[in-house]
Amino acid sequence: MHEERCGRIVEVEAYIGADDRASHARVGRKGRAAIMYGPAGFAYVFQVYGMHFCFNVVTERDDFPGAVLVRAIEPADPTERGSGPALVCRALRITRVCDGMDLVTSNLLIADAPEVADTDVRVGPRVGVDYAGEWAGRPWRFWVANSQHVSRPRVTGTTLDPAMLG
DNA sequence: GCCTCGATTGACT
DNA sequence: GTCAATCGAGGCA
Repeated sequence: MHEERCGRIVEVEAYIGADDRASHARVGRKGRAAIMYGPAGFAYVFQVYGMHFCFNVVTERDDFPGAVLVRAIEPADPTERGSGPALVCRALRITRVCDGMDLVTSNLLIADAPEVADTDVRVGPRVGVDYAGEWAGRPWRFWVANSQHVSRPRVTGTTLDPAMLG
């Protein structure tokens, strides 16, 4: 029997395509992000700075690398912090053993949450990927306006353009 | 084999 | 504002 932990996702970033210089998929399908080249619905968990983990959800079709980094959650347990990708993993007890997990059938799940209005979604450039040149400027970070659990609350983004959602 | 650096955080000046 | 912690993946020889 395991202890159940959960939270509401309030901030994410997109990493799409092998050409994205900020994405680990750039090293190819044999690299550490090989899971990103597979079908959607699986976890990609990696370690950074030798001590922190980041949790991604593979999103795109099989054979095309794409994933969404969960940067912040609103933890169900108010004593936990979820305001940062490494803090999300700490709060949810996500480690490298979760890498490759099936998010539909395993005990690592993503469920529906109350819908957030488009007007409450903020958009801005991704964090911590300045090395990626022009790719760093892509407005592929999305967060819930006024959430107390966003990793960088002082950054103001633009409102979501519904047209870009397709 | 060796070297560099990272999708970060928290402590400190 | 600056900086250390800490280690594996990736780049290069």
